[in-house]
Amino acid sequence: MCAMARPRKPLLSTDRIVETARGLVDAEGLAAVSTRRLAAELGVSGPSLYNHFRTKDEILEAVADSVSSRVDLSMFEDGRDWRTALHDWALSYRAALRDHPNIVPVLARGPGRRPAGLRLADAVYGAMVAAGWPPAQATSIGALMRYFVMGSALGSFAGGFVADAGAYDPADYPHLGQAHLLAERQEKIDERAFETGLRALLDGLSQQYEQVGRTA
Amino acid sequence: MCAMARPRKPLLSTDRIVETARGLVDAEGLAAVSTRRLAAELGVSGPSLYNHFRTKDEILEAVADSVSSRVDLSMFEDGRDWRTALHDWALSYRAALRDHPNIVPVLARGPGRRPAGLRLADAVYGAMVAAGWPPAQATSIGALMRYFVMGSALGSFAGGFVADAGAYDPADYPHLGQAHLLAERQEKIDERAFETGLRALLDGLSQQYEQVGRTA
DNA sequence: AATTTAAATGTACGGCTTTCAAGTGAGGTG
DNA sequence: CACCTCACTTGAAAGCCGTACATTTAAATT
Repeated sequence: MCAMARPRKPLLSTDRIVETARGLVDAEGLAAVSTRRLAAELGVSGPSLYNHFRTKDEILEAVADSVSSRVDLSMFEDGRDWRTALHDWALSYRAALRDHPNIVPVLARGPGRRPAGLRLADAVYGAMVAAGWPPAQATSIGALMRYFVMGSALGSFAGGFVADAGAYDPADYPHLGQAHLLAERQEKIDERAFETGLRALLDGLSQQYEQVGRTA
Repeated sequence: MCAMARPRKPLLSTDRIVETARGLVDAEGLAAVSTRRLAAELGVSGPSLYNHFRTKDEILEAVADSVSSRVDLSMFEDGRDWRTALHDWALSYRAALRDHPNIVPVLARGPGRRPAGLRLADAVYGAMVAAGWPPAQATSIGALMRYFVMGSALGSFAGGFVADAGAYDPADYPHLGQAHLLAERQEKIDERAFETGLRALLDGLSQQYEQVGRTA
């Protein structure tokens, strides 16, 4: 008796599930997302989710895509030069991942069939080709930018170190005497490293671009 | 009765566990490593592992560290110039991860307290400082190289695409007409992108190095 | 009105990590 | 030698997990 049946208004919607899942991932990490826990957060019983998604992984993919979709791609539309477009895009890309770092491992599995991820790849590739890069190089640029941004978002470099002085014995690690300070200034250090790397990457690509132009 | 007792020679050792776990991760992926499965592979019963490691995660960390320890660091010892040393190191680093791609997500969580990971960070930082880079820049270089190598190893860029033609509707993704070809030539494409990015990175850093030298 | 479909549920299965007491041999101490 | 204390493995079990399934009821469709 009294088994809850179909309600007058659906309790769940794919959007509500994705939003709640994203909130849970952001607040407590990927590991905290179990179907039962997510369902509880939605005021619903575990298996109910399977009326809207075929598998838990599909939910996480949807969350990942919803993050991808927040990356700004407008800089590729007008005829801005490729270098500044790439720069601005990288900043927007990284910012999106930094806002939701816990979902990055899912994102890192590749664009797959996620529409927003594919739009991303499409936009970059198209813009580089339009700017005069040979197709193969344009592909490489899309890939290597992805490497760099994903790598920078996947795990903090500075945050990987332990905060207490004396954690790193000078006998074992002669140059890590100040490494315990990294953990404190984590964000600043990661951001500076990202900016340094991005600039180096773009400088280097500019050099290659000039060479390509000369031989063509 | 007949409960197996302490054997004449220990059936398990931390080394044997780590080696078997690494084999399992390489052959069947992270998801295939369950305590029971790993124990079975070792000819032993599940909970026995807990006599040698406090948690499953500790086992995976040990596997990750054993991979880190295979990265060549010898190029930082003699006085080779920082650029070629960095280049060779990046290749060795990437090669190590490519040999054991399935453990990369664990590695990517940061050096933490893993000794081999820390030796890595120590060597790069020390070499850059010795080459004349200011300490803050040396830190950035260690971080950004990590971003790039990890990102490139974490998930194939090309492999993220689907192999069948017609998978990407030109109406949705105007520039991905050939994208289904990426999956076939995955390795080549990823390798070329890595090389292009590495060269750009080093070219860009060389430019910055000259500027640092001039102002000093 | 009859039928199909949608949405939520309770139950259950098999797997997971980890804890625990119990059993037994190894190795050191008297 | 007897004795004790560990070291090592074990089976059982607790408490999670993802998900398949049949069931119930309301909405949607015919």
